[in-house]
Amino acid sequence: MSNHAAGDGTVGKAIAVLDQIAVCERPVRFSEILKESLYPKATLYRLVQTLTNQGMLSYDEENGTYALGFRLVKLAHSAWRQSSLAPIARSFLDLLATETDETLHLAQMDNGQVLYIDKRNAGSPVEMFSSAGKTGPGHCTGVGKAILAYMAPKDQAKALTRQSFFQYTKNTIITENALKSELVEIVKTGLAFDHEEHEPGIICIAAPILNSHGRAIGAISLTSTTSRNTIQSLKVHTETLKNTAMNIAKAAESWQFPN
Amino acid sequence: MSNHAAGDGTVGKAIAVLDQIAVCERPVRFSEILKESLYPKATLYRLVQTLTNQGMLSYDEENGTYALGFRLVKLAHSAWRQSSLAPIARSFLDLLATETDETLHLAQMDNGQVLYIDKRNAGSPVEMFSSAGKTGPGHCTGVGKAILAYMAPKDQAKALTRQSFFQYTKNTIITENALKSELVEIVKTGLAFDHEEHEPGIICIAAPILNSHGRAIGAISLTSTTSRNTIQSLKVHTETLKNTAMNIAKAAESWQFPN
DNA sequence: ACAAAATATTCCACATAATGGAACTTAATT
DNA sequence: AATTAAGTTCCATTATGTGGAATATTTTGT
Repeated sequence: MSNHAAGDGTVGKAIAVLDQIAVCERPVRFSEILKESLYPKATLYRLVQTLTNQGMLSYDEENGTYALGFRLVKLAHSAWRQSSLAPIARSFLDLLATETDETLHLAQMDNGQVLYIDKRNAGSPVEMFSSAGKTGPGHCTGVGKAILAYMAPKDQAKALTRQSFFQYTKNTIITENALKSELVEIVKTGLAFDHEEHEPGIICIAAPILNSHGRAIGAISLTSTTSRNTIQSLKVHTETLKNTAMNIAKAAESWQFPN
Repeated sequence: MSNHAAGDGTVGKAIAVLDQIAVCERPVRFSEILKESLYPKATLYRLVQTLTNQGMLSYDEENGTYALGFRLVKLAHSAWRQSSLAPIARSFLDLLATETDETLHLAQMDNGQVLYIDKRNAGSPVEMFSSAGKTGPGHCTGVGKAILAYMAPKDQAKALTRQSFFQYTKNTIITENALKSELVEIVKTGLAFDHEEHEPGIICIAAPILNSHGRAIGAISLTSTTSRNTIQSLKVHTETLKNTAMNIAKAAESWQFPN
């Protein structure tokens, strides 16, 4: 898990509480939070109160339970709009979706973790936040590898140390060296693959979105299942995918300095 | 704007900083934040540092600017999963989308504000930003009125005080009394409308999602444009819409106590 | 219906951690 | 090189958060 210096003050503690509640599958009682918490009862109580006040947590009077609050969703919407590639990429993804009629993902990298930012579904349309905000591993996803491949050496090194190298499937790359040499291959072709490395039956091709220094600021992927496609057959879309990535990159470049 | 008691400590201040940055259209320098801020330089500086440490803000070294961070997006994803109707409603919305082929919204109410939680686009992926996390007014949207109509009297009263009654279009209801009597009508039919009250050319029908006490826990709407439909023609979907709302309600009911 | 247990909330003496004015350092500008 | 602005650090002061323990409330068992 990511190491947020737990040492910064009350604010850090409050956010840690949010984190703790985030991993719960469902609304939790105060006592349940307390059980897992580092903080003494009174302290935790006050933190939870404050967060609830602020709408970062919501309190269900009926059941006496806490859950993450809607204020987070609103803030995240702003985050998504102002610091992700999503708003820039949107129209390009729409186009790519109609051109290919396949499932698409837009992702960025956050501390070595893949963060999915937007998505287009194949047949049926978008299911937005269901994937925006979702995270995934870097070492065994198409988008993850595409971004890792185009990181500055020192950033890449740091990101690699963050990989779990957990073996999700029998195809998962589980050593840093193996991954590194695959990253080199990716740079040669400008295309990354996922050969059922994260989930059995799921394959994808991915292209990095590069800034003017040739570093990845994100990636897009085109996903399918082994029942419908092979990596080989997905390659039909290579050029379309790469072009979309380039167009997004171009749009992102000018977005930085609009005035 | 919503009134989050600005008096709760460092955590409150930190969140206020997030809010301030959220309303900015683009990444901002420290000095820009300072200019608008209530807090003295050193204090603000420390808050920003802490938030950046925690990933709630992201710092762009290149430009020396801050923006809302991805940690928010991740947390919001959890919030969305654990305390919104979206995960429950998802499959029902998918079904409704294929049945009607119209634009759908799922919304909940937060402090009198409509909070859009999920969305399905009609065939042509047009218009507006992806909407999870987006907020809207209660007094002039279909979902807003549907939820208001089915609130407990005291909650409704409180929510009504939060309405701006801003006149978005010539059809917008701009007095509390007029709205109240419309809400009574809505309860009679179980259906709310938006006759171009929020945006010219945009109409919708909406149905509340009710809990076992008959109170709204959310609403769904079916939106179209005046160029393609009239309220009358949208009414074809009344039963389908209401049924979907009921099914979501039923699923939500059992979700509360799964074990 | 009542006691016992579990859970939630408040209190308060104490110490830590946040405060903010001012000094200092580092870019940008001319 | 001199001037201004932006960003960062210092440190004595004090407001804020702390957490053990007491109290209140709700839940559970009999």
